Amino acid sequence: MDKAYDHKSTEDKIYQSWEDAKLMNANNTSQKKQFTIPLPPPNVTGQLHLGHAAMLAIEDTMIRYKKMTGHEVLWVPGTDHAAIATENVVLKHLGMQNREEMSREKFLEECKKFAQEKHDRIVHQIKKMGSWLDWSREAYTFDDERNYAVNTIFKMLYEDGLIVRGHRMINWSVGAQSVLSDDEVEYREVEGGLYHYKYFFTDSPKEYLEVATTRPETIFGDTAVALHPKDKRAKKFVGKKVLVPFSGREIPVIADEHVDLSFGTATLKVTPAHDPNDFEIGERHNLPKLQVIGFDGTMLPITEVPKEFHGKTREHCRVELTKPSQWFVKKVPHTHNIGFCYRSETVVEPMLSPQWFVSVEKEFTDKWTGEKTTLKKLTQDAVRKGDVKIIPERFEKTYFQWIDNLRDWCISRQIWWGHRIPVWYDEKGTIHIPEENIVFLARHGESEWNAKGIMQGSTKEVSLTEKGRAQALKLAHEAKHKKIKKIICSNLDRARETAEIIQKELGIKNLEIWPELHEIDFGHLEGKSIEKTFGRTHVTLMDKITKVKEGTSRESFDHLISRGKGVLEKLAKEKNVLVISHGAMLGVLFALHEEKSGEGFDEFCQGWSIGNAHLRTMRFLKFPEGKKLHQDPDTLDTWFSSALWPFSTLGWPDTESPDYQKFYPTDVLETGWDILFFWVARMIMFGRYATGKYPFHTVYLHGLVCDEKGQKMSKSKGNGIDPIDMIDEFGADAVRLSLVVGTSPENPIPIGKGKISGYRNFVNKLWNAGRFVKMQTSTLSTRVQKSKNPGCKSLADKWILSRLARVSGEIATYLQKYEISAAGDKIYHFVWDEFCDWYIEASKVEPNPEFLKYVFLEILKLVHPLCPFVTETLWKELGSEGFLIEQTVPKIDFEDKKAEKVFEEIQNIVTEIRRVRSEKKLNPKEKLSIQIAGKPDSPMIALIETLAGGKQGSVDTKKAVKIVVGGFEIFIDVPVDEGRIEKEKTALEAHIKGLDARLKNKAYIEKAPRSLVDQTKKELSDAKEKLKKLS
RNA sequence: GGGCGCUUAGCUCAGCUGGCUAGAGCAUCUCGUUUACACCGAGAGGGUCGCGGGUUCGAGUCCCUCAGCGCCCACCA
Repeated sequence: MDKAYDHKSTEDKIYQSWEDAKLMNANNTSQKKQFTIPLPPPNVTGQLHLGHAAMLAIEDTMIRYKKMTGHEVLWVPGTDHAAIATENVVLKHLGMQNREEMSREKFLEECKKFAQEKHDRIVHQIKKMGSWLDWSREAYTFDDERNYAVNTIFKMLYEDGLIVRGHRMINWSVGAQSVLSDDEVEYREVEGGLYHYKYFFTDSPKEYLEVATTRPETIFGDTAVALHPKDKRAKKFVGKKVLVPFSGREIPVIADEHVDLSFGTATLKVTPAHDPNDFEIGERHNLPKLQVIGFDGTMLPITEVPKEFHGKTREHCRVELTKPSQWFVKKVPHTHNIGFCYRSETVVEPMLSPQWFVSVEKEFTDKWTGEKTTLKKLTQDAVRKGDVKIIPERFEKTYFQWIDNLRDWCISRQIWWGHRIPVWYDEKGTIHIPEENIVFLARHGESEWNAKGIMQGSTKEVSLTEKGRAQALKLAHEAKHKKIKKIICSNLDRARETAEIIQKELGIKNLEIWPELHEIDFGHLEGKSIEKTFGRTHVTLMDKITKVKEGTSRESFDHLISRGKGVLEKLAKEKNVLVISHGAMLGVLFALHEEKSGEGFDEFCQGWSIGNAHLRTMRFLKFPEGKKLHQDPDTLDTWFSSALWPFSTLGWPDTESPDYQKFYPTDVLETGWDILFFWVARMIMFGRYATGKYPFHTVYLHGLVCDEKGQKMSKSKGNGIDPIDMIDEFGADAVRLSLVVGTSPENPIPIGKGKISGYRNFVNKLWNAGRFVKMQTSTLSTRVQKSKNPGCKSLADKWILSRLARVSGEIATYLQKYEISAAGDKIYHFVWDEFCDWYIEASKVEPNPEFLKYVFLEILKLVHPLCPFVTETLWKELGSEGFLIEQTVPKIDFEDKKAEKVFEEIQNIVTEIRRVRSEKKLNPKEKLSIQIAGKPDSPMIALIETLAGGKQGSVDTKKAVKIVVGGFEIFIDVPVDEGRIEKEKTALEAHIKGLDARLKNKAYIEKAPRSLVDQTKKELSDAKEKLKKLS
C-alpha cells in the first residue's frame, strides 16, 4: 500500500468492476422493498457542471445507503434532448443564422449527431463521479419509448379536453424563432426610455392626446387610445377619434379601468396584438388585433405600416421614430423589466399566434377517483394533502405561489429538434390523433457465410458464428427492458438461431416463424463471394438486385415490394414484438414504411451491416381510411417530455410492465430548486393525471453551487470550477464529500479547492488508517475475512465499540431524514477524532488486531455511501470478499456507558497533560513524571503514560503542576505556574456563580424540568469539587 | 408591488421542537521528521450570535420593529 492514497490508479478500475459485476442492475422481481430515484437527466448540450456533480453525489449517497439497508434500489439514468437549448447550440455550431438554411431532415441529423457526442461525454463524466446507476435502463427523453409515452399522454389530454389549440397572446422569442411558455421568459431590469407621442384628434387637428410608450415600434399596431373612466378628460374625449402617428390611421379613444392614472401621461395606447394587457382591453372593447411585427422581428409589409419601415428591424424602427417629428415629443429615461428568452438571451415579443396549450383550470373527470377536478388542483393537492413532501419545507410556499399564478401552459414550439406534435390534419383541417404501435426489429447475428463474405439470400442452412451468437446476446441485453412478449423471425436458420438465443435469454415464451420475413432471394448469386462477384465488398441492395436480373431470379423486385408491404400490414397489428429478419429485407421494410422510393429507396436500405447489432423500432399509426393527412409541423416544449420522466422510464404507458409495477411510484426526486417549476411541478401534474399516483413522495432540493465565498459561479467572474478537473486533482470521493458535507438544502453549496483538498485529506486519513490496520493484521495466522466481532478485550475496545454503535445509530437517523450533511459530518469526526486520534493510538498500548480490523471494516461500510471509491479499495486491500455495497450498514447492539465515561476521563487527563507540556514548551520526547491520585487502574495508567508521554512515579506534589479531571488529581513534575491555576480558577468560579444564581432562582426550580434542575445541581457540585481540589 | 430566505470567530458555515461556560472546517500562532498518515500530530488564540424591543425562570434559538444582503413571483404602458 502506498503511503498516500492515489485515486487515479483506483477509481476508474473500481467503477469498471461494479459495472462488470452487473450489480447496478435492479431486479424487478425482487421481494425487497424498492427504493427508486429517477436521475434528473442532464441536457445533451453540454458537459457535467458542479450542479450535476452535487446532484450525483447526493443521490448516489441516498441510493447506496438504501441498498445497504436491504432495499431493491433503482436509480434510472438518462439524458435530456433539451429542445431549444440544443437547437440553439447546433445552429451556432454549424454557423447558421436560422434553421431554414437546411432541410428539416438534414438539420435533425445534425442535432442527433451532436447530441450523441455530448451524450457520450456526459455519461463518461457521470461515471467518474462513482454513480451507482442502472445503465441497463438508460433512457433518453427523445428516444422511441419516450416518444411513445409523449404521444400517449398527449392523446389522453386531448381527449379529456385538456390540450387545446388556441389563438392567444404568447411569448415569442425572436432568437429561438419559437413560442415560449411563461416560465421560460426571464425578466431583467433594463434602462430604457418612455417615449411620448402626440395623437391628434380627427375633428380638431391642433388638439392631441400625449401618449407614453416604451415600445414606439408598436405604434402602428395601435387600435385605440385609452383613458381611465375617472380621468377628467374621459368625458370630453372618449368616443372621439385620434390619428395614429406616422400612419394617419383613425382609432377610437376609449375608457378602461386598466389605465393607471399615476403613470406617465395616464393615456394608454392599446396594441392588442403585441401586449398581453392591451389584448385584454381589446377583448373588452372588441378592438381589432393588428399584428405589425413579424415573427422574425421585423416590421410586416402591410398597409398599416408605412412603406419605409417594411422589413426593418424593431431597433431600426425605434431609432427612426424617435427622430424629431410633428408627433414625437420627448424621451424620458425609464427603467423597466423586459422579458428575455432563457435560452437564446434575446428579447421576447408578446405576439398573437395559434398554439397548443395545456389547460390547467379546465374541469375534467379524474379517471382515478371519478371526481371533477382540474390539473391545477391535482398539482396543488400533492403538497397540500401531504402526498408529496418538499425538503426544505419553505419551498412548499414557493410551490403554492407558483401554482396559484399558474396559467395555461403553451406547449407548442416552432423549433425542429423535439417531439413532433402527434396531430395530423386532413384537407378540411380536422384534427386526427392516431393510435400507435411500436415494433422492435433487429438483424440476425453474424453467420458463417457473413464471416466469409458469401451471399446467402434465402439459403436456409447457414448457422451463426461465435460472434453471431454474441451479437444475439447483445440484442437480448438491449431488449431486456422493452417489454417484449413475442419474437417473430424468418424461417432461415441464422434468424431462427438468433431469435432462439434471445428467447432463451429473456425467457420469452412465444416464438413465431414468418416465412415471408426471409431474405431476398438472390437466385444464382447465392453461395457466391460478394467480392468476386462485384469486385468490391460494399454493395447496395440495388446493386444486388440489378445483378440478379442478369441471371435467373426467383424473386422479382415487384414481388419483393408486395411481400414487404404484406409484412408491414401484418406487423401493424402486432404489439410488444421483436422481429428478427435479414439485412436487405429489413432495409426494404424500413424504406417501404418511410415511403421511400427511387434513389432514396436504396440509400435508405443501408445501415444494416452485420456489425450493427442494435434494436431498431418501427412505428405504426392507425389513421382513418382514405384520408390524406399532414402532421403539425411544430414540436413540443422540452419540459413536456421531461414531465413524464419518472414513469416514462419505467415502462409507462404499459402499466403492467414489471418495472412499473415494482418501482413506480418512485421515492425521491432530488434536483436543484431552480427547476422546481419547470420540471418538478409538471412531473407532479402529469404523473398524477396519467398514473393516478404522485410520481414521488419526497422532493429534495439542493441549493445552487457557488464558490467558497458564496459568490455565484460565472464565466465572467472567472470563478467557475470544472468538476472533472477537481476529480483529476483530488479524486471523486473528495469532490463528493465537499458537495455533500457542510451543506444544507436551505442554502447554496459553497465549494472550492480549499474545501475539496480538505476532504481529500480525510480520504487520505482513512486510507492510512486502513494501512495501519493492514500492518497490524497481516501477520495474523488466521486472516479475518468477514467483518465479524471477535470480542472486546481492553477498555479502549469497549469504548470504541460503544461509540461505533451509537454513531451508526445516529447516522442512520440522519440518513433516514435525508440529512446527509449531518451524517457526513458525524462520520468525518468519528473517523478522524475518535477512531484515528484515540482508538488507533490506544490500540498500540493493548493491541487486539482482529477487533481493530472488525471495527475498521464496519467503519468502511458506514462511510461507503459517501465515499465509495476509497472504501472499496480498502475493503479489497484488507482481503474482504465481494463488494462493499453488498454488505449491510452496521447495526451494532452494544453499549458500555461505563467504558465510555472512563475513556473520556482518560482523554481529558491526557489532553490536560499535553496542554501543560505545550505551555511549558517541552520537547514531546521528554517523558514527564506524573502522579495520579484517585485510584486509577493499571490499564488506565498505561494508556495515560503512552498517550501523554509520561511515567507514573512519585512527584513532589507541592512543587508540581496539578490538574483536576473528574475524580482524579494529577500531579506533573514541572514547575508550578500560578497564573495558569488562577486563570482556571477564575473561570470555574464564574461558572459556579452562574449555576448558583440559577439554582437560587425559585422560578427556575419550580418551572424548569426536573431533570434539568438535577443536572444543574450535579454540575454545580462537580465544579465546586474541582475548585476545592485545585486550591 | 407580493412573497421567501439570510445576517453566529478573519473566511465559509453547523447550531432540530428555547436549557451553551456558543461549535466545525479553513486560515492564524506555538511546538514536533514518535515506525498509519506532514494530504500529519500536539496545543493555543479568536465571537457582547446585525440593531432595538418583547415573551420567558431561561433566547443564538420564539414574537415584533428597523437596517443590510440574497432570491423567487408579478409586471404600470
